[in-house]
Amino acid sequence: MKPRLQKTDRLRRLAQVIEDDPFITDRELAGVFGVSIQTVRLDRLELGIPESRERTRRLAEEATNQVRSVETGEVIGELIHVKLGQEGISVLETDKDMAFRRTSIVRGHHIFAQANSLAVSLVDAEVALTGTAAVKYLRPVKAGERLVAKAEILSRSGRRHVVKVTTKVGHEDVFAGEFTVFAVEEPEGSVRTQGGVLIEDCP
Amino acid sequence: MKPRLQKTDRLRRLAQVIEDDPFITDRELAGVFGVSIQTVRLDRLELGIPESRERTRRLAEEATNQVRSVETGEVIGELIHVKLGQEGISVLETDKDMAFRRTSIVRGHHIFAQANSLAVSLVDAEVALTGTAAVKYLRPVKAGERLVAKAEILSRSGRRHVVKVTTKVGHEDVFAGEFTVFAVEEPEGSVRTQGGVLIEDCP
DNA sequence: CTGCTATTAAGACTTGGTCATAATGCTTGT
DNA sequence: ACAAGCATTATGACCAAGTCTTAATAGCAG
Repeated sequence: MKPRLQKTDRLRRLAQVIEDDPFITDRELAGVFGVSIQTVRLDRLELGIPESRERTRRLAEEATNQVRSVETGEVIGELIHVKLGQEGISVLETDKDMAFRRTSIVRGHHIFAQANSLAVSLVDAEVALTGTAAVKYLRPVKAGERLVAKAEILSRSGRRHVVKVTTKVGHEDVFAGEFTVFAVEEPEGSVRTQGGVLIEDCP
Repeated sequence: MKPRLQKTDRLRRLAQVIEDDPFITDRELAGVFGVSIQTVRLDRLELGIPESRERTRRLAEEATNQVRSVETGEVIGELIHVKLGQEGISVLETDKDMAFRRTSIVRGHHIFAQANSLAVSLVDAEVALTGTAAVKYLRPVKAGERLVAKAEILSRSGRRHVVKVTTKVGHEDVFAGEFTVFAVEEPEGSVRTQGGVLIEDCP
């Protein structure tokens, strides 16, 4: 039963080698293991590993589906008008890196991010954190469209601010949301991760 | 000199189409522009655009170079388990680029983005879009904490999926949200941006 | 009419495979 | 010893999506 041992071992390592270098061809693999191309193909078949072009294609697909995070800057979009504690407007130019490749429809979290960061920046406090959010996506946004978000503070009780944000493309509403944002004072260096920031929401 | 105009125009658009969908083959391109495959090849030659397999390979190459950036969090979480149409888990390592500098508290939209993109990826459809979201931030997340988001599809009626997502750091819940996500089929080439995607939410 | 460009076509070759059908071994149970 | 089995290799036909080369055709401009 020596060949059998050799085989299972080879299968294991084959999978590993392919994982390490998904671009490798059967011909190269045959060289690596000192077996024929056909053997490599049978092995792949057994392991359910697709051909190299297919592997490559999948990698590429993943790549283009990879979701780029929102900007890491302080604010998403450009604040073009802010009345602290009252209202504000921000503008975000969308591009296709923010969108699904297939459809060019901008991913929801970018729109959320703009609205959220606008809401937060309206609150007049050292630090403000989002407590809850209830949002609606009213119409898909295509890459390239210019998002104009307007926010106003609807009410305030203590630290709790209710902020309404509506986002438009031209004259059309594309997004609306209500955020509760909490002002937080920092007790200088201490951390208070716990308990400070949570509240009810709609059911 | 009419044909020349037609040609330069085609070249321009060809480059665009390929950029939009790098996976497209010459045969398909020939169909798109109503010319022969050979013409498409000559055009590519003229534009210095490589064949589709090469384009795919390059994308994949980039992807594998960006594996590092997955670790540095340029991506909204890593899908570590997905049962399409049922449930899924994603992990996001937070870092200080995602946080307010003053407090090291991760900005809400990053947490939202992870949850949102997980919810969307669960839906078994060509394209899925978020319709509404109602979310709670239960506890601030500090930069460096590892966010584990679990999602499950609670219900489905037609295209409408209700997805519940809860995100934890260790054993602690830090975020919870309910998303309604809409599956969208594409009617082959047409775009239907309008109207397809909007609904009620909680008050 | 001749020459130019754009386009299409045709043929041979390449890569990296699939799929089906053998032909060899080598070992192992009876 | 011998048939049965598995692993391996070989062979040939086929495919997709290209390459590169060499025409042939169409339409127009000087």
